[in-house]
Amino acid sequence: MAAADAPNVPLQQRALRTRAKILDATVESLVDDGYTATTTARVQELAGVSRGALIHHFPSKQELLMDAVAHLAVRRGRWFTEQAARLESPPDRCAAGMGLLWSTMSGPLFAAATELWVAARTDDTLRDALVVHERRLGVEARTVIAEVLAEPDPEDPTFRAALDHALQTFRGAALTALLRDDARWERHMVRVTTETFCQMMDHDPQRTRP
Amino acid sequence: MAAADAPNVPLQQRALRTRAKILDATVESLVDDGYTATTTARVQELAGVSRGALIHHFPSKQELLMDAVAHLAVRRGRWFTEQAARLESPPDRCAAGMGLLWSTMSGPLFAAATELWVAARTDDTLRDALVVHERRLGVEARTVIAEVLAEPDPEDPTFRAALDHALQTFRGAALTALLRDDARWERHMVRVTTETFCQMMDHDPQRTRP
DNA sequence: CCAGAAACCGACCAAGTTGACTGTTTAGGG
DNA sequence: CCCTAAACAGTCAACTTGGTCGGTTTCTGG
Repeated sequence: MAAADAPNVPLQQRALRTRAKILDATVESLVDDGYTATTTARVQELAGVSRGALIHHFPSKQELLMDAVAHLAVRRGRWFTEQAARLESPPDRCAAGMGLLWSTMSGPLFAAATELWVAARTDDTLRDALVVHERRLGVEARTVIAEVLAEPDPEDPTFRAALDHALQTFRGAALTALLRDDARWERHMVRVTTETFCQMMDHDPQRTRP
Repeated sequence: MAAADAPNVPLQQRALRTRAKILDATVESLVDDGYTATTTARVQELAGVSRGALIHHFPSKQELLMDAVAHLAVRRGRWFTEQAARLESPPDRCAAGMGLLWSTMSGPLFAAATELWVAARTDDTLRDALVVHERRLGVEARTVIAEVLAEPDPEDPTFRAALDHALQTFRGAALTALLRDDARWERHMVRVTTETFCQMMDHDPQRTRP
């Protein structure tokens, strides 16, 4: 009985893999099937696990979704920093930063996050879990982008305001892009948003360049 | 038998009211309960109609949702033009136009539209129906706002680009606002977006003023 | 080696959802 | 007034979904 309550008992390697498989399958179902069609049966099918295994790790669907929210946030954060690491001395830091931000919204993970986001509007438990992780992701994004832009202070008001504005624009465009597949429109939108962002920073797009 | 096939048989007044009640109830459920919880039973409860009546008018849930999409588009369009009609010789046409645009995204009808929008990502039938109506709404909004701004040509490229940019920003902010209730942040966002829009129009916020 | 706990399995069950079906009421033309 | 069809009512069966439960396998400490 002590083992059951002890927080330090390390999960077996196999169990960790199973958990990860299930959570990845949940995200995959959110992306491919949408929130409504993300059933426990579908998840277990995608994960290739039995009903018992699924229930063993996630006693209820609610808990599965909670953990999926966290799992998705981790994956999105990791993907974001990985993309950032590829940027090496970009010629135009401003454009690089905006491109980085946009890449976060244009992948399949954003679709999954949006499914959860909209579902969370009418599900308080989900809502609470989501805002926490989104806030953390926001801070992370701000820090990384400040670095890309060679902006010394990630909490500088001007920087925060400009970044927030760009973020909202990208979020709206990403929502639009969920139903509209138009790469040219997207490129143009990124360009305009980048220009606006640079101007907002200090009315001089060249400022952040070396 | 001829009557059944004749397209010109006008629906009875009672039937029209019942249809409207059902469609309004569908929108109400989308707003209050979300897409997942919008069941036929919930709709018939909100509408106060029997199962037979619901089935009589909408043989399947799919058809109900299709008609709800159209119904919602009509209501959104009507609400938009009503709001526009209230604007009488605004002191700042630019701000008035942006305020009008934002008002479209901040009401409950936007929440319903978003539920459908996200659901449509993984439902081709819904998707097709939705994009048609959204496109129509977009044209309508552009026309009305051009009028407010005293912009002679609603299809002017500069105007279209600036409006599209503002629209995406508002859409993203509205999505954010679904989970975040912060009136001050919203006001600030509208102000910044308005300034950006005016600058994009021709680098002179005063242009559209009398 | 072996006891016990964690991990896993799959049949089963209760609740909920959809739409099909039969019967009843109301409207409107002849 | 009457007769037909539309409008409406209420029940029912098929299916889906989430969750339970007893049993089995796989580790791991002693």
